[in-house]
Amino acid sequence: MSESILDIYKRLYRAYGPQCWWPADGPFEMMVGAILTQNTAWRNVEKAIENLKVAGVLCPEGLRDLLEPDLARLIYPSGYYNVKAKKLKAFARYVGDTYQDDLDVMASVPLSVLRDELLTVYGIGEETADDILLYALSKPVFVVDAFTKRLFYRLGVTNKIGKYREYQGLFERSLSPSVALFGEYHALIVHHTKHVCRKIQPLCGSCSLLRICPLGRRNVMCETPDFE
DNA sequence: GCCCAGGTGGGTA
DNA sequence: TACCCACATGGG
Repeated sequence: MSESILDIYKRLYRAYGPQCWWPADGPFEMMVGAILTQNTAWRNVEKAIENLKVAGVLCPEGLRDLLEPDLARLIYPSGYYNVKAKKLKAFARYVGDTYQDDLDVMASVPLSVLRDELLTVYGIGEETADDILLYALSKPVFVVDAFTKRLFYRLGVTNKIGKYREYQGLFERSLSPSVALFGEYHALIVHHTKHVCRKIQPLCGSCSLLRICPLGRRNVMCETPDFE
């Protein structure tokens, strides 16, 4: 019998404390950050966001008015700058066409409608859509990333690496729908993988107490916190 | 020099 | 549906 989803949350929270995500000045900056951080270290995203701020274009209209090559130059430090420039332009166009840049109106749309809508925008996949829904628009959706899948597989909560929606359903069935809880949980998982999964350990099959999660594509093993 | 980071879209079988 | 691959900088 594996630990419950809620128990694991409590353990992570006890170990690391509140994460208070998402780090951004306002919902639109948060949305931009969600696109820029795709498969990218956050420190690189921060540089790109700072460039956008200094250039005064960190708003839907600003992004729409920029030429794509100029936008690509500004977000250069975040990597994948050509595709991400396309993605940001597409997203800014969507916000303008659909909501006239009014994010309060956007936030008033029902969750499932908004999610489907976001998924039609170029560059917005399931995780980015859910990041935006949860952290910018305060919708109670659970954000799943590659680490979440691997961590909970390794913890024995799931018996195989499943699909995004399977994990999301698992978390959303196991927890009460709370924006604060979902936001903290995802942030704690990311924090754990960033700050603790650095301790590379060989997998010890004989130690039943070793709680493990793989890090990255090479399936490196490490311990999860045990701060009881 | 190698590996990885708060993914997504497009192509192929 | 399930894989593969391209996309790219910057830090450990």
